[in-house]
Amino acid sequence: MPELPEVEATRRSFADAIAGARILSVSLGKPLRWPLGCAPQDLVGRRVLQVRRRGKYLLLELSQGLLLLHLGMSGSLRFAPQAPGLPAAGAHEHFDLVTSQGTLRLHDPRRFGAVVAVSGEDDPRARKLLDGLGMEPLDPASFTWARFAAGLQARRAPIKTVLLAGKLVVGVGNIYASEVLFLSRIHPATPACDISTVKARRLFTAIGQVMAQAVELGGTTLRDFSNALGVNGHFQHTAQVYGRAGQACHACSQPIQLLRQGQRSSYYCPRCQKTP
DNA sequence: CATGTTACCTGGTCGC
DNA sequence: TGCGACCAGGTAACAT
Repeated sequence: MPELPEVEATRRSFADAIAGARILSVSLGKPLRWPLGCAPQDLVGRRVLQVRRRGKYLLLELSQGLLLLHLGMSGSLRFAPQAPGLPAAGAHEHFDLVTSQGTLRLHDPRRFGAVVAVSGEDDPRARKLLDGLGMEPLDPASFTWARFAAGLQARRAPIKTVLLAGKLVVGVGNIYASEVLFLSRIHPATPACDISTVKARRLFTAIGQVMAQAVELGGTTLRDFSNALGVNGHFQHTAQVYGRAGQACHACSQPIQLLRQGQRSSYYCPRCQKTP
């Protein structure tokens, strides 16, 4: 479910409301992808200072240590301001952070998500997850044309794979990868190093613009994504190719093609997106 | 080292 | 209505 825009839309939806809150209790459901790494009671009494994001991870900065939160494939958060606010945890709700300002709850049917408590960003467990992440596409100081162009030059894997890997740029998942490649008119199977300078430049621009626009629209709600306040995203109405196999390209009316790369599907227009 | 494949887990959808 | 096959927004660990 959640690519960078969904994670960022989620962050924005509860960050201010939870800032300064004291942790009153923590409860866990079924195991997530990784163990929390400490006893839930150990978190009680700490304060949530702020909520940041790195790639698809949310970083809850505590008065002591850090909580790393990943939504995996099917995760979503809900923040209920007042005291009772939320009903008892359901079958797919595996983490509750009860604070003096409301409860933050993780809903994640497939449990590919995780909540990990670490001492800080230098903690080995944090470094294992965060080191090696690519540039932040919403941060101009991080996401530069020079670094992007050099990164493409250095890889011969298909551009779709390079984008999904997140080592060059973070946050571009399966939906947005198809979208940005369509906007820059690049075939998803093109080896990254073979992309012309003109198209690479268009891709660089498209990534920045699409990510920013998708955040503004609250992300993409295909099935059940909503932000921490329960509000759905709207980017899906703007999508040009994702999920549109067989339907007419909005630019040239050629049918959109589905391509399998690894176990992931890419959608592209065979006329607009020729190889190099 | 770079790249490709598998595994994790549940639920929805589709064809028979 | 039931059942199996396949698909789904991610990514670490492994194999090549």
